[in-house]
Amino acid sequence: MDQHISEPLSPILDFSPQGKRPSRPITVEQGPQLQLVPVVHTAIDKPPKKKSFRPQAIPQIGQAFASESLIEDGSFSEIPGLKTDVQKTKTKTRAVSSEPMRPKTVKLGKAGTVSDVPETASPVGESSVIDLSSSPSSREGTPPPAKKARKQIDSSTVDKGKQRVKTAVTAAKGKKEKPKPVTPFEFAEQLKTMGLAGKTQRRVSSAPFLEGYNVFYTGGDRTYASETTRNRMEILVRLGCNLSSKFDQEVVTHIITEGSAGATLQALGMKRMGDIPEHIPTVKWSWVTLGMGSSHMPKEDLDEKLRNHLFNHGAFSDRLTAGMKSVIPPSKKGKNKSKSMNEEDISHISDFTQDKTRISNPRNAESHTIVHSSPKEIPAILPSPSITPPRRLISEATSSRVLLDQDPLAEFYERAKVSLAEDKGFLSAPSDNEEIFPVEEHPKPKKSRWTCDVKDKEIATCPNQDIIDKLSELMELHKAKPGQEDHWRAFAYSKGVTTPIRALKHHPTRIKTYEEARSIRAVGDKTARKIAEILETGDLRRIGYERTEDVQVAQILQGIYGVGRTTAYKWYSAGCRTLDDLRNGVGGVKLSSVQEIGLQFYDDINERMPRSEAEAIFNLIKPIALSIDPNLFIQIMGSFRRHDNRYVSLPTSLTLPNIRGKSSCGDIDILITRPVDDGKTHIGVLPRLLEALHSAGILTEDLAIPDDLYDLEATYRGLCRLPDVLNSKRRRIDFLTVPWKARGAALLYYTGDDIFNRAMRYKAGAMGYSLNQRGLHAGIVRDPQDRRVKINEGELELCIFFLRPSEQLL
DNA sequence: AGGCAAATACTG
DNA sequence: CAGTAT
DNA sequence: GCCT
Repeated sequence: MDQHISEPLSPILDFSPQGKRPSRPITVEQGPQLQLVPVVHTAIDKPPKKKSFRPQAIPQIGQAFASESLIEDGSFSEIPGLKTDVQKTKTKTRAVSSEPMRPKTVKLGKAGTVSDVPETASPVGESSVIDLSSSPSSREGTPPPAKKARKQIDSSTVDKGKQRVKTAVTAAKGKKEKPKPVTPFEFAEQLKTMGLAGKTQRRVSSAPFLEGYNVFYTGGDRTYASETTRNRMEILVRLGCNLSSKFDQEVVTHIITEGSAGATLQALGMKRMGDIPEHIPTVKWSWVTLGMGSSHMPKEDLDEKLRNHLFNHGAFSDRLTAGMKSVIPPSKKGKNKSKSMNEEDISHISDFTQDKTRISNPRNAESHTIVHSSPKEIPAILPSPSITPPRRLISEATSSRVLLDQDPLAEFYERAKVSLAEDKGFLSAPSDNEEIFPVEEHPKPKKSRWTCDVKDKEIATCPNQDIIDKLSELMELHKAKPGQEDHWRAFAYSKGVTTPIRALKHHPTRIKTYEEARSIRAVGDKTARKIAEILETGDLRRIGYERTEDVQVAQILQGIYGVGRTTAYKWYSAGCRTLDDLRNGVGGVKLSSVQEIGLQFYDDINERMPRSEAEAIFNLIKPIALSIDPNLFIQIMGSFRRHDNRYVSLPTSLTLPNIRGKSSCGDIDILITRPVDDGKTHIGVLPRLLEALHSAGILTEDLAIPDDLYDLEATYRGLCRLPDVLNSKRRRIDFLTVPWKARGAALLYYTGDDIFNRAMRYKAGAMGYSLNQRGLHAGIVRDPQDRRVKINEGELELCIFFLRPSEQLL
């Protein structure tokens, strides 16, 4: 097994941009794996792909050699001239195809249009069943001195600051005992008059970035300044701001509150939120800590950052963008990137305007999106999908040569799935209505447990669908909002290990009462009350309450590939409300090139595609890839990505026999690797493939090109479409290349649903391993001070499919 | 009160 | 480095 | 927002 094959790479693989890649010897691995014996070897991991890092990384073992076998037999040291190439390929060309891969800018009249954002819903009167505690809209029923903020304080800059503050307080009072109760007003006055005299010894760790700000702070209690409040007031003063003891809208520039809406208004001496001048932002304490955490940057930058994050720390949803209006002056609009578009673009543009429903109401559109996307549009040109897997394109070559990859692999995740299901006490179907594409080479008969059949039925017949719909809707709103609280709130609905939505999907009977709902493991008091309300009224008022204009707009904007919460809110505060606003440069917003593409193909990208279309596209790609190198292992992976949590009931009639139900895919993930037993690798295939696919009209736009195309491990993201099909839509597509040995881990990693992955990692972690797309690693040592820091990358790698079943983790 | 997935890569 | 994506 |  230690044989070294010193033959040049096949010409096929030899095409560095510069023309030739030095040939180099490569050892072959074989044998060991056939015995399924655990193989332990030194790390083969490449160093992190840090551009800055790469050059000098791994002196001896040129990562080029990630060629596993090399390292595995420990003979790399003898291999001459290792370092050479690959490094330099870094300078590779970004554009793969002869023709420009970048699209010619967007700027089209009316494509998707966010027509009208529904009027802001009016807040509910009383709090009945509705739980009004939402974050930016933080209606904490009672004004608990935000422990959240407190926590942040403690953890960031802050330990110091805190201590300091304490001394300050005592000093100010001239005694060490507990200060006697004072009102916030009194305390602020005190600070003002006495200042921080005395404690100047220690300079503040944070720069006084609040200089020039006039801040009014309230912890929510007007009558008693808690320790927290006092501390914070001290900090505010230290940060250089002018602390106002009472609210004067002529003077105050920022309101910082941890109190409820009511308490805050009281402290301000106002009646309604609307009474607060629009130019005064009302934020939570976390906004201050954000600044403290960034005190290293120049005052100007920090100022901007603080402005940009006002919404992120807004205390009340109605005032999320207060004070931001001026940030991005609605400057010169119509800054048309009149780059102009070419004909091709125009033709595509015209056709994605149709479905405007989805635009004005993304959610709704969803349902019919799926319903309509029946495969009818897919002409017969395509190699007939699914049924009889179109000719085993995967080449006999591959399958015969790679006997070992058969069972171990397939069986592995088969087992993993089942094990997980048992583990969790429920059958885990892929988290959305997708199924992992079958591994063609070895269909497994016994995968009954988690096939989509089961799930289809469950979904179609779910007796609590209306509840799920409402909860999902609410979740989507939380998801679009900024801030941690909403994040976790949304997470709790469907992403956690045990969650209401997940549980409901599997609940066999119609829920009728609060108690019944409550009895479900993942359903807590809050959710149970919501369910009860839905049962009684058929509606959930909290939804209307959360669905404020900003959230709706944010939802729409975040639908653009490349736009997340921060950007969405930034644009919102710049005055953008619709996709057209973006196109028109309202507020002077600028889109990145990726965002331009995301905008141009907004509808396409957000739409799921029928599984058959994914297969059709893959079936076009595979032969092209194999023509570049017949020994490639190319495989489509199941995917479930971003916009996939749709819990839509579908007409069963759509369940076409050979399409495996109504299953659809959010994107196409293609894994490429190559057996190394003949001494060659897939290096170099990717760029050629990309070019070929561009030429074939399959790939249309690039979203992200790997830094190093000539890497054993690279990821490409882009858009593709069925060529020669009139008006075929753009679909998201990713190509992943991985070292041969990592294919198992990669397949697992990318095909598993979220729950599955989490469980795997959980187990791996518990056992002191780390699982990522590259493999299973042992010996990860983390900095005890900061779990995020890895001190030691781990010396060993166990390649999972070299393990005997009994040694596999799951 | 604290955790909830973690790791990695690309863009600007 | 922040933001986004997977 | 749920669980421990």
